[in-house]
Amino acid sequence: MSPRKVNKDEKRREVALKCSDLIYDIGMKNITIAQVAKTAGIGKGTVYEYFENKEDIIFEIINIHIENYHNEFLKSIKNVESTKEKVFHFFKFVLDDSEENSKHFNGYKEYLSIVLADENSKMKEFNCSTNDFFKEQLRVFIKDGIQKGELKQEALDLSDGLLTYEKGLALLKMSQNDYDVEADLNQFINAIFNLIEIK
Amino acid sequence: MSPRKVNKDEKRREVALKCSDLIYDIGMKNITIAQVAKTAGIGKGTVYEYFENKEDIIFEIINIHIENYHNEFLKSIKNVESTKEKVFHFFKFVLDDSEENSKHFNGYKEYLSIVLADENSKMKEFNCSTNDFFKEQLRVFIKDGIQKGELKQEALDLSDGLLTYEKGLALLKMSQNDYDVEADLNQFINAIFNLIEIK
DNA sequence: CATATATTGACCGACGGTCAGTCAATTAAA
DNA sequence: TTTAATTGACTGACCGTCGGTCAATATATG
Repeated sequence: MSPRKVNKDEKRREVALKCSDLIYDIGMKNITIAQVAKTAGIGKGTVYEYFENKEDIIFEIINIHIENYHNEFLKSIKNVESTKEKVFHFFKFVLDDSEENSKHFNGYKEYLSIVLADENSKMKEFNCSTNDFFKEQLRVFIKDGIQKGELKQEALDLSDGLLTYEKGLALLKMSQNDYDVEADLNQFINAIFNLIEIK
Repeated sequence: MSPRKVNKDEKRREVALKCSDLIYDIGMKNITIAQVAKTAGIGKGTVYEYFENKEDIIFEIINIHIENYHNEFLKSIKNVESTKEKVFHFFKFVLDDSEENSKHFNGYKEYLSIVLADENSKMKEFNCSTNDFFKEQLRVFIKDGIQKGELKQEALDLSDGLLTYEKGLALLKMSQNDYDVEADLNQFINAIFNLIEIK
């Protein structure tokens, strides 16, 4: 081993982070590898040392984001008591229009677009594991709620569907003009809880 | 005056139909305009006489499909009695794995991918109106069910959410390996109906 | 220890190939 | 003759590759 050895994973992450804003703003489709390279301060060829192709860049960005988001999420629900409130926390990603969250939501849109266009198995697998994480979280919420006597037993069967519903919200928000996420969400979740809560 | 005049809309539709199978099979990303032209039996330049760009082609295909699908849907529920069964008919598009339906589902995937990639206002508007159609249909179902004494009054508040849920199912099916649509759907819908049906 | 030589892999940008979209020329209907 | 319709050669943008450079380290030698 002679020349200095770079940590490939670390640098991959570093490059992805450096151009993430560019991607959030302009979108994958309008970005060029030349731009990415310039933004990251490296040569065009070097980009391909760390990424298989253009699409691989957004994959890294999403990976970083999800990792952070999982942690944030777990923290955010730590002190929350009611099941309903916990469920609303789960929907934060589609609901929150803060600049910070919009950036990530936009990134997710770019990512999804690519998953649908390319038949990328690695990405699909990643989706599975991410969804499994949240599916499990939701189940824990609901079970807790049932145990605490807040919710009826039948509530558990709705758990997985909530994740699916969240995906639907995300898709509608991404693919329609002025879609009112909050209205749809409030109506639906309130109606559901109205049915599963023990009064 | 007035030399030969082609019906632009008709020819646009004809060209789109001629290459729809190609697009279903290979996907928008892997198709070239040259291929499209050849398949439709016209010159490359002529394609641009009828379509603004590559993406515009899938838009036409989806338009045709949706128009047919609306009609099919209305027919299919004509003789259906129970609300639950009607609701399941609504989910046919995500559930049915017949070759015919898979083709259209695949087309919808290609279309969605492009809506997410380009910020295409015309397409977003189209989505709105399509969703409005089904949202209205669902509301009618549910209202009917309530009036017939099948369902509780609260069921109406769940109506819009069912459409959102369907979008989620579609997205999961498109973005995961071996996603079990039927399992998710059955569990969720049965649980919902368990809660809103009057016994 | 100091210096010369060898080796390695990070880094680069010129280049080839592909392809979307354009346009000047051509065809053909009225 | 006029004008709509059609066409494929052409252009320019951009992706991904490849041969080559260079700096850092290892090794050999005196």
